[in-house]
Amino acid sequence: MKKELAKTYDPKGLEDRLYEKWMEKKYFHAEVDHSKTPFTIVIPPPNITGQLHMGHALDNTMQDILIRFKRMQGYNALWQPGTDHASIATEVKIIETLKNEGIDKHDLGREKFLERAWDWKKEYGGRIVSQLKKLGSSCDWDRERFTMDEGCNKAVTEVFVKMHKKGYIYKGARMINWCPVCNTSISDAEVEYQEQAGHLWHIKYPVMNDDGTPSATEFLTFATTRPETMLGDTAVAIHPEDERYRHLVGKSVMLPIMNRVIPVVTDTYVDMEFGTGVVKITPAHDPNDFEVGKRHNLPVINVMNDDATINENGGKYCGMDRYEARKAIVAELEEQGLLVKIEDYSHNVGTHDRCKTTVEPLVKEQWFVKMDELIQPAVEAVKSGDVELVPKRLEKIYFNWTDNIRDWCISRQLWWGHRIPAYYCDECGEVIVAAEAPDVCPKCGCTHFTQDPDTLDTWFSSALWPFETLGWPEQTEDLKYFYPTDVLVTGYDIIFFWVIRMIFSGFEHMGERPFKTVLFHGLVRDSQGRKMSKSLGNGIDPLEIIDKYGADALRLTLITGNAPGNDMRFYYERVENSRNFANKVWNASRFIMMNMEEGEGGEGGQSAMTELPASQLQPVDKWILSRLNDLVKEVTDNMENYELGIAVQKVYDFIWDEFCDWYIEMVKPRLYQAKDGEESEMRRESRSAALWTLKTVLIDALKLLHPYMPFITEEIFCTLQSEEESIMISRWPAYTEDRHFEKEEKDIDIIKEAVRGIRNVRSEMNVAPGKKTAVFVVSEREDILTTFTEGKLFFASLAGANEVTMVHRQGGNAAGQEEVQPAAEEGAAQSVAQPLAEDAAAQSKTQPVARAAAGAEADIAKDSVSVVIPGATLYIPLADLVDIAQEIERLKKEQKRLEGELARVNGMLSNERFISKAPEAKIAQEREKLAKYTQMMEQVTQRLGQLHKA
RNA sequence: GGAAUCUUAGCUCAGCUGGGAGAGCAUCUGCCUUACAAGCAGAGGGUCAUAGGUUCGAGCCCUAUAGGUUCCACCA
Repeated sequence: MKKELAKTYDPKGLEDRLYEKWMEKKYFHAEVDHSKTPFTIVIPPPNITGQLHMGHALDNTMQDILIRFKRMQGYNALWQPGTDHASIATEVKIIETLKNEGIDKHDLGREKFLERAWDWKKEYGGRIVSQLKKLGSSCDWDRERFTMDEGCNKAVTEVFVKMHKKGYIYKGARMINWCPVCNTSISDAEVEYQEQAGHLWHIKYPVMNDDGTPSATEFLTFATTRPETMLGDTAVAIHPEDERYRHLVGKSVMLPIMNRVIPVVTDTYVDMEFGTGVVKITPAHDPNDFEVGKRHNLPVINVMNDDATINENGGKYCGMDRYEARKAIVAELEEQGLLVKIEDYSHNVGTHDRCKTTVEPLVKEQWFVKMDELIQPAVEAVKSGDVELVPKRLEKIYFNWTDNIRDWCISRQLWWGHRIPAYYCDECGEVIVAAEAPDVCPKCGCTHFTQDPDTLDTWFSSALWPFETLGWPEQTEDLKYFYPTDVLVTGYDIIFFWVIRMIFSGFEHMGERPFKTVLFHGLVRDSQGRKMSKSLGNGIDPLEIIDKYGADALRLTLITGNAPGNDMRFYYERVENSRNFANKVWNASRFIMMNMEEGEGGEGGQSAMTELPASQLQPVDKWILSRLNDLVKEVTDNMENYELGIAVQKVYDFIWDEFCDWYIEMVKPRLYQAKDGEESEMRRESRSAALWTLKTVLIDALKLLHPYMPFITEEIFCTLQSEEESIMISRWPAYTEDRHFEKEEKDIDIIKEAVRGIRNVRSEMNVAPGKKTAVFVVSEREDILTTFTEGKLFFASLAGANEVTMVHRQGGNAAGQEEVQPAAEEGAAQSVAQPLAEDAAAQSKTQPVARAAAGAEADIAKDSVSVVIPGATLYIPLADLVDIAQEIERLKKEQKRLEGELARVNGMLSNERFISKAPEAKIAQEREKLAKYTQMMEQVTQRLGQLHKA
C-alpha cells in the first residue's frame, strides 16, 4: 500500500508521535566511537524552578538545529542535557510555599528544609525537561544531569579543595553586596543598577574647637544620598589640595546624634568639584568609604542588621528599618539646625537582580575566589581566537569585564546548594578545607567539628558544567572523547555569570578551553519591544504557540530574520507565516505523491536514490537541480558560519518560490498530459524525468529544512520513502558537479523574466480591459511560456533579434488544431519542447483569442506595440491598447533606466583599476550585462521610433 | 563618565569580505486554475538618520552630529 499524507497539515499529535519514535529508536543517544568525529554541545541547564519561556525556546532551537545538522553530516553528535539547582531562585520559591503553610524556614530547620527542596525538585524538575521535548530538542536524555547530583557534588568539592590549596579560594572580611530580603550575600554580577529618583541631603557637622567643644559657628557641610548611614561615620574627608579646607586638616568634627568626635582626613578620592568637596566616610556601608577607611585606619562601625534594620550601634535608632531611620534622622538633624537643604537627585541604586531589593553594601566575612591570575588564560583564549565569540563585537564586553575583574564572592547564606567543604574545630576554631570532615584537629587534637553553614553560588557549579557532565573529576572515556565541546549557545545576558566562568574553569581544571565557539543570541521581546516579564504580564508562552501552530512553526519563527546577538520581537503574524510555510511544504509534498501512482512507485523513475542521466532531463529539470545544488552549498556554508537565519531564509525561498511557484507549475503539463490519452514514449520519459526531479529535489530540500523543522520533514520523508527509517539519520546533501548546469540556470532565469514580463503586460499594462487581446511573444522558449500564460498567446519564434517569424497556433478544442507555419523565411526556431507547448495549449480551457490576428506579420510591425523584456519581445496589437502615449512614457522610462545601467557598466569596464583588481568572473559578468543592456537599448530605441511615427 | 549597537518600504526586520535596494505583515488590483484561499498572479511604496570624507563606485569603510536601545563604571 502506498502511504499517504493526511489531507490537511495538522502538527498536533504528529509531533508527539514522532518524538516518541525518535526516543524509542535512540537517535539522540551518543556513545564514544573513535571511528567518528565528535560534535558536542552542552545545554545551558535550565533552572528547576523554570517554566519554558521564549528565551529557552530560542536557545534550544538554535542548539537543536546545530546538533541535527552535524548529526546528519555524519558527526557523532552529543547534546548533553541537564538542569540547574538554581540555589537562590529555588530557595525563594520554597520559602514562599512554606510561608503559605505558615511555616518559617528557620523553625523547620536545615535538614527538613532540604527534604522539602528535594521533593520540590522531584516534582517540578522534570517539568522543564518535558517542555524541552515538546520543542523537539534532540538531547541525549540518557545522560541527563543535575548540578547537585552525586557527580557534580564531587566535582564541586574537588574544585573547592584544590583551589583553596592553591590559594585561589580564601575567606575574608570584605565589602560585599547584601540582599536584606533574600538574607544572603550576592556577587557583583548579581547587582543591577537602577536609576532612581532620590534626594541629596545637605548636612553640616560642627567643627571641634581646640578646647574639645563643638563650634557653634564653624561647620563642615556635605551632601549625602543616605543620611541614615551617618550613624556609622568614622571620618569626614576632604581633598588634600583643597585650599578651602586647608585649615581644617588635622582637626575633627562632632558627629551629631551619636556625639562622636571623628577626624577630618585628606584623600584624593574626594572630588573637589562635586558638591562642597566634603565627604562623610562610612567604612561599613559604602565600598569607596571602606577603601578610604583602610587607608586611614578608620574604625568600621556596622550600624545595620542583616535585615537592614539599625542595630545596637545606631543608638536610639536601634531596631528601626533603614528607611524609617532615614526619615527620623533627617528630622532630628533639622531640629538641631544641621540640615542645610534638600535637593532632588536622581542616582543609580544597586538592586538585587532577582528580587529588586536595594542591596546593602556591608562588610562581612565571606569566601572569595581570587580572580586576577585565574582570569588570564580566559583573556588569552579569546584574544588569540582559541575561543571564538559570535558575534565578535561581544568580545569588547567580555574584555571590559575581565579587565576590571574583582574577586568573586562565592559564599551564600542559603541552604539549598553545595555546602562549603570547610570545617571549623569546635575547640580552637581551626579551619580545615577538605572533601570530608576531618577526624582530628591538626592543631588541638579535638575531634568535634562544625561545617561551614554557607553554600556556594549557583554559578560555581555551573562553571564546571562542560566537564563535570562528562564525568570529571574521573578521567572517563566520555571526557577524553567529547571534551572540549564544540559550541556553546546562550544569551549575551549571562556572559559574565556563566560564559567567562566556564572558560577560566575549563583552563584551570582541564587545561583546555571548554568550547571552541560561543554563539550568542539576543532576547525575545514582545511586539512592542519590551522585555517579556512576569510583572508586565506580557510573556508569551511557547507551549501555547506549539499547541496552536506546532513546534516547527515556532522554531522557524524564532530563527528567521534573526542575526546572532540581536534581540528580536515576537509577532503572532510571523508564527502564522511559519505555519503557512509548513502547510505549503505539506501540500507540495502531497501533490508530488499524488502524481506518483501506485505501481509507478516501484519504477526506477521513482527512486531518488539512483541518479537519472542528464540526457533524460528537460532544461527545467536541470535548472531546478542546479539551483538545489547551489542551495546545498550556500546553506551548508551559512550553517557552518552560524548564520542560521540566513540559511533557513534561503531554504524557505527556494521551496516556496523556486520549487513550488516555478518548478512545479512549469512541470504540471508534463504530469497531466501523460495521464490522459495515449502516451508517446517521449511523453512518458518526460513525465518520469519530471517525477524523478520532483522527488529528488523535495527530499534534499526536506533534509536542508530538517534541522529547523524536524517534525514535518520527518513525517513527509518517511511517507515518501517508506524504505527509509528517519530523515534525522539520513545523509546531509552535498554539493556535486554532476548537478551543476550553468546554461540551464541562465536559460530558465531568462524565461522566468520573460514570463514575468508577459504577466505584467497582461495584468497591468495598457491592454484594453475586456477586449480580446493577442500578445505576440518573440522568444526561443515558448514551450515554457505557454504554461505560464495559460495558453492565451500566439507565438512567434525569434530568428534574429527583431525579425519576426510567426508561428500561429490556434488553440481550441480537440477538433481543430491547425498550425500556421512560419511565415518568414529563416528556419523557424525549433523548440525542443514543441509538442509540450501544443499540449499545453490544447489543455488550456481558455480559447485563445484574436483569431483575427492570424496571418500578417506586417500588421504586427505596424499596428502593434512592442514590449521589450529580457529574453523576449512582446508585440501587442495597437487596437487593443488604450493609450500609445502611456506606452511611450513607459518606454522612455525604460530607456532612462537602461542609460543609467549602461553608464554604470561602461564606467566600470573602462576603469583600469577595476579591470586589474576585480575577479575574472566579475568582469565577465559585467561584460555580459553590457551586451544585454546594449541589445535592449537598441530594441527600445527602435520601438520608440516606430511609435513616434505612428 | 566609558563602551557597544541600531537608525533601510506604513510596521517588524534581513542585507556575508564595498559593485544591479530585499522578506514577512499591512495596503491596492485580478483570480475559489483538480497540492495549497494557511493559496495564486500582479501593483504601489525607500534621496538606506543627517553632514562631510576615502573610492572609478558607499546601505556597507572613515569622521562628526542627532535620536533610540543596551552594557559597564559611578562622585558622596
